[in-house]
Amino acid sequence: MSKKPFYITTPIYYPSGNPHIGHCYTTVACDSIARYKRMQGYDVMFLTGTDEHGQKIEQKAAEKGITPKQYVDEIVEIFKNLWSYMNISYDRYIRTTDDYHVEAVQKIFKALYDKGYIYKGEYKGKYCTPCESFWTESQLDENGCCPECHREVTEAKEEAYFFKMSPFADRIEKLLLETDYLRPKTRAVELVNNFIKPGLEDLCVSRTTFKWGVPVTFDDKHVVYVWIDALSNYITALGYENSAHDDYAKYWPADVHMVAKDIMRFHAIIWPAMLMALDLPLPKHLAVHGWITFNGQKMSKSLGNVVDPLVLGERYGADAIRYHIMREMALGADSSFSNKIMIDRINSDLANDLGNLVSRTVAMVIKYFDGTLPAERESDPVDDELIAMAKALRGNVDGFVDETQLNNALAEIFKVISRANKYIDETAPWVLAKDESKKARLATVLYNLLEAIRISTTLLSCFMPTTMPKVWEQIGADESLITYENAGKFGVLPENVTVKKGEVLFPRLDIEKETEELNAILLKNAPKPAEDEDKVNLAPIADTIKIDDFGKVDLRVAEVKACEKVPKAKKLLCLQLDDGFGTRQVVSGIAKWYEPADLIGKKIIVVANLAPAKLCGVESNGMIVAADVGEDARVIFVDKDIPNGSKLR
RNA sequence: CGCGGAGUGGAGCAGCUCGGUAGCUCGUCGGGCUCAUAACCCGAAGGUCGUUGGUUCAAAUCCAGCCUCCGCAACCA
Repeated sequence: MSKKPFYITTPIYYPSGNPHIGHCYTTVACDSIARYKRMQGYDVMFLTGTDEHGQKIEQKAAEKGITPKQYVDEIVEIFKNLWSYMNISYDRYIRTTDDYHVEAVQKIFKALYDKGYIYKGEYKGKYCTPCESFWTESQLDENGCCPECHREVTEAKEEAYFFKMSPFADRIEKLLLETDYLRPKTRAVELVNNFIKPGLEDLCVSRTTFKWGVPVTFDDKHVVYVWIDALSNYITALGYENSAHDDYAKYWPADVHMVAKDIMRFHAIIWPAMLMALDLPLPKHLAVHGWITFNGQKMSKSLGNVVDPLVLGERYGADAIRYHIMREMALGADSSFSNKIMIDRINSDLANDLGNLVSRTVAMVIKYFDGTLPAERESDPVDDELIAMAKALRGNVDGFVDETQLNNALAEIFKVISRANKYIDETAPWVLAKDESKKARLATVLYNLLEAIRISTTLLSCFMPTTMPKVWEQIGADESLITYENAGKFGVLPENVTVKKGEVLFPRLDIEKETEELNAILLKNAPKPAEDEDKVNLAPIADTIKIDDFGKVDLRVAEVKACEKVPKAKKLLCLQLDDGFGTRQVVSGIAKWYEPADLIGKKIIVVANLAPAKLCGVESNGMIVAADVGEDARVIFVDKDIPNGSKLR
């Protein structure tokens, strides 16, 4: 009988920077599921890869003075090294720059075009030449000007290809609301309300503004823009529309696409629409997880709190990191990461509960029986609960793995480990050991412990593949006994099993010392990106202008008479200014840095002849002059003795 | 009144669909044990379950209003 197929994917990552612990989570979670399914006897295809096209890559490469391909080649190596370090058992690694993928994307694009789902169109919006940006009608400001620089925009000349989404709106809504495609389902309503109910807009799927992408075969000015290129990796990697692979029929549709919540929308709406347009079956599940936050804050390079998985892995071992992130993260919700939480977790679960359980059990077999159990047995009702729990464990874990709830799967396993520790107390082997007549009973107790360990660690090995074999060596479990089938049975180890003392599996960590050292590492790494960013953030000097151009801008000194927050807007302050002519209302996006009271009575500079605009429904006549300081903005204040209305020159 | 999520002992969470003694992990305190990685086991303290009102014999759970926090959307003119 042929094995049942199981296809699981991570997203293809965008290599515009090094991988961080978020990438790590997705990949480790998929790896654990893939290993579990393999153990269960499925024919597993586990796919990961990198999404290597796009303007950003083109730019990054140009900055470094190398070709985009050279640039991505370097970063792909870093990704692959990390996966190798984290023991990721992917079966296939797809790069969107691979020839077969490019070829298939071109065919897919053409097929959608031939079916009439892709059509050539133009941006309905306008082009702002100075900003080199296109805008749709809805993005323009109140005067129909560029939302960024507020200069006049010209009619769109840029042509582009669009993908028609609307024909699939109903089917997608049903998919989200009425099936268990989306996990967790809590976000389905939000997606439907935000994107489907207002009407699915057609999607721009080609660009002419950069070159680093898959060329459109029948129109060589265009390259395929991200969606069709990236999303289709899930099928091209199987050989869809290409001859590099030949597994499409076997593995599609995918069992699980695992993604982080920031790309949920694309996988929940666009990807199904594409598949519908191609008349292909839809994947069975989309598992969406949250972000790993650092001390409650989103990780970001500028905060210097990006956690480098390699640094952690080198200190604590890949398995400890794998365990921690999977145990901590619940599907759908964010999970906060901190060194303390991680070290606590490693200590209490891995060192104290699991590691120590193995250690004390093995030590007792050696101490009381010279390492080899005698065959005589004597059971007792106190054994029943442990045995029952161990027997039931596999079924429970199966359920959680199938629901993509790895944190709960791990919790189940550790319930048994915990129960085993308690069992030692209940049976007090050291008391039995003092009584010659209780040898059979003592052997039974120790055997039950070894069995509980065997079952737990067999299942755990999918999550922590490096360390568990060390346990098996210690408890005398031959690798041939480590099977999924045996994980459902109690009494698999030979009666006269021989154990072997081994190294400490998970050394206990000194929390104070570790926290200190980790912070030191963090500090050492932090200033570097910060410096870089300061440089990057210094905007280049704009194009030269004529004196007349400057003359067009009328800058005036004005006094802030009143100021209040704009309700419903996070960033906006509404100011009443005296500009010498009378009162002028200006809205400014500086609420993040200034309280109304900070500004009242101060004199500032206002761009007086800027066309009026409405922001969050409030009219604004002009703009306050302020300086960009990194991410922040500082208002420019003026001497009190300059009269209101004075013109700057 | 843009859309959605969340507010539960010191921390992090479960419970809410289908009302009925408030649970888990960590931390704290006390005790036990000595096989073990100063680990393990037991016990205790600690919560008016965001707030107000309603339905009910009974509300963390259902309903309504309000407050706060977090995402997304809209705006740093």
